[in-house]
Amino acid sequence: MRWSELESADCPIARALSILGDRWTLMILRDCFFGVHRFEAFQANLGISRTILRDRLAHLVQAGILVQRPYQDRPVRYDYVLSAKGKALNGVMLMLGEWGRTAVDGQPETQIRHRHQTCGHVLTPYVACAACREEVVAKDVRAVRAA
Amino acid sequence: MRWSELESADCPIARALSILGDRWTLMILRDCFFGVHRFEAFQANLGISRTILRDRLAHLVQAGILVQRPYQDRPVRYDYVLSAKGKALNGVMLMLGEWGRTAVDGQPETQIRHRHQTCGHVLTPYVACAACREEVVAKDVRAVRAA
DNA sequence: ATAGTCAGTCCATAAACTAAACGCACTTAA
DNA sequence: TTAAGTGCGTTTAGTTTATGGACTGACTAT
Repeated sequence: MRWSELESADCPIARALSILGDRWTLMILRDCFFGVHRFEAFQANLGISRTILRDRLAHLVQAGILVQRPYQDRPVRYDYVLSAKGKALNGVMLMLGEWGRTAVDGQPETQIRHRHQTCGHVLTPYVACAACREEVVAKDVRAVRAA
Repeated sequence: MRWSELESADCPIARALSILGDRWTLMILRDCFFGVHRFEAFQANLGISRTILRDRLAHLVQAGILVQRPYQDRPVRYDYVLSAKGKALNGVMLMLGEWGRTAVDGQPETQIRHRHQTCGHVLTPYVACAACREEVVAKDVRAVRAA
């Protein structure tokens, strides 16, 4: 199957992955959430090849996840910032980080975490249901076709 | 930079992506959450090449995310089921699906969603803070190094 | 015997990725 | 007025990874 065929799938996970599901895109977006905006900074941070970086940034701009913003004239230079659609990935990032922190071995002492500004605590994120506000665990959900 | 160097990063998102961050791994895991367990079923469902499927399944087993379970003798055949570490990805999957549903264009009518069994509603998942139980939005979190 | 099932391998081709050098439009320091 | 520096790319050539289809091997059902 061609990867590009996924974008028209009726599964929202498949459609999300048709944009995000390659080796570097989510790493680039992670950097965006950490405040990295410029081409050289992405390249130095990630060690990604410049060709691929160009390609991935272009895709993210085209998908409306990043927006190019001029930050100087003479010569005009653009950096890349998260759009609303990009910021909506915050929950995915938090849960991905939480899984990496708790499920993947590493050096726990040196790990990066988040602080929840509104309550002051180090953040331990979980997924909740908008209807009942309870935590959602795997065994309590069943796939259905939306009406 | 080689992709494999990421697994030792001090960022939990990077470590998570060193396992999950390629074109097919998360699609395979999505199928596992939907109850697909067998080699032929993954292959037929995803249209992935058999070589890659073998490789990805072996990686997921080695990472402790999937477990091989014999389901028949003569000849012995194994299928692949989520371990606790695999089930812990539920939150990532839900948020990925929610983003795909709301942010990526598609045919909304035919989309797959989830029902939250404990309250009976169609699930709209969000990320909450374990300390204050409030919804977590991008502007309220700051990265810190864990003590 | 013949066909079918299922997990997995083999192989040739095609696509994706990498690293390092180069281009271009400017700015700043000598 | 050269000379070096900055920043976002492009080009090129070589390596790595993915693909699709045929094939194997152990069995079962007819």
